[in-house]
Amino acid sequence: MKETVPLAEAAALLCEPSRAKMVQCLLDGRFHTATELAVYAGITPQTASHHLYKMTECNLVQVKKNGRHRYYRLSSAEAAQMIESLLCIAPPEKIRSLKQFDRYHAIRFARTCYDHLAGKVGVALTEAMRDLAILEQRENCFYLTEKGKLCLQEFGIDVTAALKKRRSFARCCLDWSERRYHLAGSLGHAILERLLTLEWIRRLPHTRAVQVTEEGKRGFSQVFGLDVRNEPFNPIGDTGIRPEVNRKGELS
Amino acid sequence: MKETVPLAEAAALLCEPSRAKMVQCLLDGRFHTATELAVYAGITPQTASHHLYKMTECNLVQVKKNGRHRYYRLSSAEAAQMIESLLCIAPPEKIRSLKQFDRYHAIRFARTCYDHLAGKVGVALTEAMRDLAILEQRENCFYLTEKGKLCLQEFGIDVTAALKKRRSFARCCLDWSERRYHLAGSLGHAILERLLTLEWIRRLPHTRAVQVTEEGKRGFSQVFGLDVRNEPFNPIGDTGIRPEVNRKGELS
DNA sequence: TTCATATTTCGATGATAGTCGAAAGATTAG
DNA sequence: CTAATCTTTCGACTATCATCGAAATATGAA
Repeated sequence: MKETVPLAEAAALLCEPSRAKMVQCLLDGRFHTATELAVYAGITPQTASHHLYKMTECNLVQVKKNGRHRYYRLSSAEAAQMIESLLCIAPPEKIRSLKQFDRYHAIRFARTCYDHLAGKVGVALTEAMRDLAILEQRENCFYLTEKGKLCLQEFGIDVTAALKKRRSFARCCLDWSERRYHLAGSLGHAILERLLTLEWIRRLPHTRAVQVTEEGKRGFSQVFGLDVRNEPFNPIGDTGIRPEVNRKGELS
Repeated sequence: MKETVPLAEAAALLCEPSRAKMVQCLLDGRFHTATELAVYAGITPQTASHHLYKMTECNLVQVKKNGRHRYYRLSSAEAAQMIESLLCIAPPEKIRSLKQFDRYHAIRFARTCYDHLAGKVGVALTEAMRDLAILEQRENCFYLTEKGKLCLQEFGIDVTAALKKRRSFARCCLDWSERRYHLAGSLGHAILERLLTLEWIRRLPHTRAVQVTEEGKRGFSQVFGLDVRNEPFNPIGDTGIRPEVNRKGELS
């Protein structure tokens, strides 16, 4: 019988490019069909089926049968967190086409992270709420202030419902693209839902990137004092283009 | 040119059993030589060298030359955190020998997690400090109370030095074996160092598991009201033995 | 029922990558 | 200097596993 190394088995679920792509699609926290994931990863349905079987068996994803479709999603917030932490270590993506360039910036500008808002906009909104004394950041968590509670209730968020959820309320989540914290937990989720309802942001098909609507830009500015602009061509900003370097990585 | 998926590349570093073993050895946060890691993983030095090259290139580990030795260690606390989060998802280890049984329990009883204490003892100590109002736990972090500051200073810990470090002070770290939080960050590190100095715990060779000395048992009891006993044969406790199950893992 | 769609199972293939032996490079001890 | 030790480089072998075609299964539509 062969020796098994649990850590390696867990990592093996994500070390394969096709599986990694599918999982990144699943990072939006929603259900996706097997075929949808196959197309996203650029593989045939039978291959995708094979991968999804492995991932459900290891309890990384869950499946729900509904008619002739099978809907897959990540099985837990811990799984999503684990993947995000891997993304923090992962090397930056190499840009080889204009399409990839656009995607690179779109996903960094605004995206969903499991069930809350992330990217430039996610971090900016979090920091704006902190500056407005809606949130307090201490160590690695956020706290909703009394003032903040009133503000967010006025904004249309059911804070007490979010507090009752059996999960973290205002967790800190390290944003892999911004390398700073954004708000997660049930409060983060509630805010994302509210932003979608208000149509300040809109989900885009086939991607976790989300679009900030014109109304959203106005709203973010008026309510949170946020100037939300997507400027991928800002010559000062990070274009995502990296010189090829070989690093030996030796210390001292 | 081939397309790369950064997430997959990061996961690939850990998906190989030999590499996973080496990395788990490195989880103690200290330096290890290439040969040491090769022996630990049960492979030849040239294979280990090959793996270590890959891991340094991806910035998961760092290397420091010193004479004819090369000392390797994890490159960052984030890397350690990422690995720990993978361990939370990883399937439980299968026990096949008495030696493995002992190791299974030793590592769960008390171990170092990067640079702080983890396992049953790590979690128990953290919770004892919380119960003694040395720490306050709110959301996903800990706070040192005024009383706690005095207590720990009396215990011989330089709290102000720990506060000055450019890293989290009292982070929550999810313990993969206990599935509960233990104290991490610079304070967690300072406490581990103090426990080692006092010889309440002792490092063991070739493992991250640590031993609680007789003096340590008395000390934990007197200072923290902790009854530290290692009882791997407790019939009520988790023996680590799992029935073979096949799970289809389908919902509803 | 019959057809269409979604998904899985099976089997074969091919590429990737972990492995080790041999040998060279680097550094210290004597 | 020479010998010994630690580590890396090179080359070849081999096992693993992702992949897809073909076909089966399951469900819904007509």
